[in-house]
Amino acid sequence: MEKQFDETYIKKGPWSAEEDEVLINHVKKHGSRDWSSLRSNGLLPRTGKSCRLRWVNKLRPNLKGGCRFSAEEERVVIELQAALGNKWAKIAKHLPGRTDNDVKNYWSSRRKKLERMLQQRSSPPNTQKAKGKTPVAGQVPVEEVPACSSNQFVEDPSCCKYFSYPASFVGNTEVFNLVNLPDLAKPSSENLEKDLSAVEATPLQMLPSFEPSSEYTFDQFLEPQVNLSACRDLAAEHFDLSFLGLDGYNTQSTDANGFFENFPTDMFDYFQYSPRSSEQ
DNA sequence: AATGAAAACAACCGCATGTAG
DNA sequence: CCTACATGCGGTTGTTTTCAT
Repeated sequence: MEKQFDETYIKKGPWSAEEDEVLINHVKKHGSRDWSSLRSNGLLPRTGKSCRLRWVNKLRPNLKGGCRFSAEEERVVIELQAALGNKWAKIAKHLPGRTDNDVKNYWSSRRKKLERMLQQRSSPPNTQKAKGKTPVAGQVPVEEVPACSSNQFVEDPSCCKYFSYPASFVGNTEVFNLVNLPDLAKPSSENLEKDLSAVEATPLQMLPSFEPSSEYTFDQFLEPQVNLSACRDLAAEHFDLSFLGLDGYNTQSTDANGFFENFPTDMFDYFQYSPRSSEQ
């Protein structure tokens, strides 16, 4: 067989239609294996890895190319990621027509979106709107954070009414926001927008006792000042979380990302920035 | 219509694992 | 067993497309 290219040459970058055709023909003849022979036989100037990737991600039959993840697919990814972690290949096996790369890309986009939303919520509105000045995770200047009240958080027995989330995973900002659950109590479909627009997010400094780490539990975030199950029960009592599409929120041990990523992306669509009291 | 930001997509790299010789 | 090679996986980066202003 005559070589069609310099055997030291390795082509990278986008695949041409001709290359795809050669690859498809190879699979028809030999099956989806022996990827390296495409190069050693002089058929393609690509590495075996590159050939395999092209076949698996783009050329093999029954792929759902070019269509967005359905709500059901998103649900499956979210659930399986929570259960399995970043095992994209295993997750993809439960999604016909999707590849591990598809799942990985979807999750990456979702994660970036969440991070950006969190960052925006911990930044004042004028910063958010500054063109060309996208807030960078972990760079919330300390002086922009109003004096807070970690003591109040500790001492106020009503603190268990707060639904909190850690901002630390976007870069140890040492700031996290609290949303007062009673403000969101039982939003009806008619007044949902009105109720949620009244929510005030109060930036607070991290509890002195809190030590950021890659692994912690929601309990650790609140304990020992707050009984988590009481918090959850109270939340359920005052706040209908079903509109978030959740059966409940994860209170189990999780890593910093895992905690947040159990929430659907669109949950933040229901929240909007409210001016801090000092800005009103 | 132009522009910048965000989202989606494609492909590479390094590393781990499996396997044949 | 050891080694070399093939394969598969997950992380990352670069490019293209879509969306919003």
